[in-house]
Amino acid sequence: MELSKNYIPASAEDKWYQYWTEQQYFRSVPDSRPPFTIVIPPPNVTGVLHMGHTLNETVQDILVRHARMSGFNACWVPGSDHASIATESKVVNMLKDEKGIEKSQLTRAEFLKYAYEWKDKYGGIIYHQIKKLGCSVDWERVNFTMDDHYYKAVIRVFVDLYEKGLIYRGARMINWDPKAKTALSDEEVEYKELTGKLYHVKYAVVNANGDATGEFITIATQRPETIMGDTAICVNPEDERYAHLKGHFAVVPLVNRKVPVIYDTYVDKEFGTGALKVTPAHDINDYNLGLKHNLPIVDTLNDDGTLSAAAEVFVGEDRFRARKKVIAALAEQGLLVKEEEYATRLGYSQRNPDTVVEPRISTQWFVKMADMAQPALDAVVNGNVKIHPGDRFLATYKYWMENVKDWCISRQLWWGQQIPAWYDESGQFVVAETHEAALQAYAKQFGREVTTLKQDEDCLDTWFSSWLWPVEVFHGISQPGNADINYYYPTSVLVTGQDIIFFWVARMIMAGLEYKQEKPFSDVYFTGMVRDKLGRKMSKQLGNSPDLLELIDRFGADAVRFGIMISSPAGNDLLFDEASCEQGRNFNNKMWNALKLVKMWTPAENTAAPAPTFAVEWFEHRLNEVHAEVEKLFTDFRLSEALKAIYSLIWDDFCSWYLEWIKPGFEQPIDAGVYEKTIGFFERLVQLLHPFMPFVTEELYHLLRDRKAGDDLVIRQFTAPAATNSGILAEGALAKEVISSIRDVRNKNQIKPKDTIALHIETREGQSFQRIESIIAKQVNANEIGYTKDAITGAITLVVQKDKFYIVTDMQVDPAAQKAQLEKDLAYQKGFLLSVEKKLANERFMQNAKPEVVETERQKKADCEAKILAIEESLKTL
RNA sequence: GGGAGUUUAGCUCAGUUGGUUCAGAGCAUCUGCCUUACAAGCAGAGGGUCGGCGGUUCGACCCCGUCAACUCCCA
Repeated sequence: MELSKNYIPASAEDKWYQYWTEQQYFRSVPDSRPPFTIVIPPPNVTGVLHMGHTLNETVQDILVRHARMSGFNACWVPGSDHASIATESKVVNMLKDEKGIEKSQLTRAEFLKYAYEWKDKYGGIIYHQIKKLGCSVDWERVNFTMDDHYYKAVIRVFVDLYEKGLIYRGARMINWDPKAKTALSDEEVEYKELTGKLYHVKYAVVNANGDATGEFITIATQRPETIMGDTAICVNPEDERYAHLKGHFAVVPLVNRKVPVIYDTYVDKEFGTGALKVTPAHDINDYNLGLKHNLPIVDTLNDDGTLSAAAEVFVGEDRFRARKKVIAALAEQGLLVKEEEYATRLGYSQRNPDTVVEPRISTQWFVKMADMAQPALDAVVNGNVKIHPGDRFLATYKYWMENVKDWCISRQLWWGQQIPAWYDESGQFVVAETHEAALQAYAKQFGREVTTLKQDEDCLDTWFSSWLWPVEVFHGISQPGNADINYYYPTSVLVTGQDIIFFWVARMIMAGLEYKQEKPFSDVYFTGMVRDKLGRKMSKQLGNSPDLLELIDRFGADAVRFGIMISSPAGNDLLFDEASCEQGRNFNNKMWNALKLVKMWTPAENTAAPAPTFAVEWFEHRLNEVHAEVEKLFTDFRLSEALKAIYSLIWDDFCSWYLEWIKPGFEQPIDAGVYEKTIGFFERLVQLLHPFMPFVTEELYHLLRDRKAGDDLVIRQFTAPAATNSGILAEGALAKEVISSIRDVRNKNQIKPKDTIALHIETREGQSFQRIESIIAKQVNANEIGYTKDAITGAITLVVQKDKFYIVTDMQVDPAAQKAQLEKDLAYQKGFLLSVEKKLANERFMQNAKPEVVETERQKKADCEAKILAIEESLKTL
């Protein structure tokens, strides 16, 4: 068969993915093997996979494929997330832009129909990308967080937690997204630093009778548009400037409301003017002050961020336009004292990044977190759930868990599970899974029967569904105790970004412990953030995130996987550079060409040349050594190091050294035994690499030999690597060192690659080069190799370890250059010897150092002395 | 303001029990090669007082303190 010049990924990749799925290799059903389970962090159906996903999915695929090849029943569950607020806002925009429809014109059912169409389209794109990347997911287990069973599970959990008293409804200060017109949880607010303005505004002071004292009190505020909601002025009780105002009142400008001057140590005397306007409806701290001092709440904003009737002025104006008008009005009335620049930070909605979040009092549903947080904290602290890398994130996790606040789970949206609370006309409600059940519960609770109750209009936070993911993808809540959940739960590893440690990871642990009384996963592997090569976060706005499918088209999926893994230690950010995909592509090509080389050989029983048995023996040990190393790295989740080790094993040890050592002469046959061994090595190499680069390895595996049906790399089981012999490995290392040193000397002396040399070895240990001498001769283009007991004049001399090598050539040699080189080497060795001797002469070192350390120092000394002697002898002969 | 992390070759990063045969890899650079697998390649080379300062130790890239720069999380 004619093999193409270079490896062509496109055809191989689609072919093998289709074959693997046809063969059901990714399908998992419970059996007698131990399970290895991963649930995919479900991507949002809002868009396409970005490089962060690519990294995550690749890591998961590596772990899953490795497990599948190591005796486990590997199960990787794919799926996607409905992403309530993000998707809803995209669908709303799409309807407006493409169809000219406002959400308000649609019924809930009509809107959901459009949303499901959106989900089908984008969910499809995501799944296509997952396939292209080679992910070995079980396609018969696709889950979506709005699937029927999943929906029911979420509702069931809501009802259950409500009945346990862990969910409650109440008016609280929450974060409001005025664009999406919904409440947000604290975690969905992102703070940005910016320069704002601090406005100093003076309020007239009046006494208890309402008579003006002629005095003014000046407050500093960033938000003058909220002054219409002021219900007090607060100062520090120890602030002498304001001590005399006890019992007095201030008049809120523009609305002329008389509000008390109150005293609280909360106020910082140093900040601004030391006087704080208190607006309980629009600031969390003011809200708390209001509770403490029994202040009324005047909510001056509508849900869309415009001023409400309660504001009295500028009603209906957007909050930011209103701010400008308020400032102008204050200035006109002479109440604006000054403006100053002020470094501040503002909360933005995570899903509407251009929208400033408004603190707002609102009636919402909350989950009580404290009780559930404790066991989830313990699970991580006591190591039941292990976080990788190390415990870098442990402190963050602990802090959040120990200071956890109640979770606002209701959203004023339609795209999500509708809250199963049912209200009568007066607003009394019951919580139940269905309308039917609600009617019964209502009768029981309120002692009267009704025929209809109205369901809560709101839906649940997306994370309130995804926290059930590891349980409900196996129907663990909708059908408790089924065979799948019993077999696959708890899952093995969760691979995700560190940015959702609170949103998701912590809450999954809570839900798992609550509903399965067991952790949802044993290990959590945090990947870092993918940045561009300038270190910027990849984002759509910057347009610096490459298109995954386009990357795969250009380099092949294996190369993309290689590129993203090669410099991606767990938890560290990675600067993605396409150059590393190029490196991956080149690696594919290297292996492809190694295959071509091997395939062009003709094995024969009796070849003219003796079989290169040392090369075979050495490589076998080297392969076992690296294989063991890789297995160790896998258990430590150090995947990028494992990939590096395999890369170097294949490129350097196998291609650059081994294949060159065994390569027969031009058009010569190769020893059949060596050939067989080599094919076997190649198979083990592609097997080792397969989890990282599945397509090219499967392709090579099938080109190496004709395979029986079912003999596929994807399911080939690893055998434990045999023990290694350090003597053979050292011998191989010596051969490499001698070869490199001689090549260097050849280079420096401008001996052309084609020019042959004669090589004479002077060694005290006659045996050490016997097994490798022919390899050395071949690799340095020596047509003659021999041993000598005396220096050879006119030759180029070099010293490797303790032995001397003489290179005889027709070339004119430059003794001065040689001398310089030897002297440089000698100086280094002498310096080294000195430091070793100093150490050995140090009594305290001899006393304190471990015996084996002392022994290696002695060995160093002996080796170094021998080398110095050899160099000195060489110098003499020059 | 609180907490965490990072700082090693021009660039991106390894370096897990402190022992100069570990200061390393890839890319980039330089030199020589179109050597019948591979120029997306081969063979070599150069390049770092391991952020600054101080300490512990017989010995520090590694442990401690401090300062600086950058990043992230939380308020």
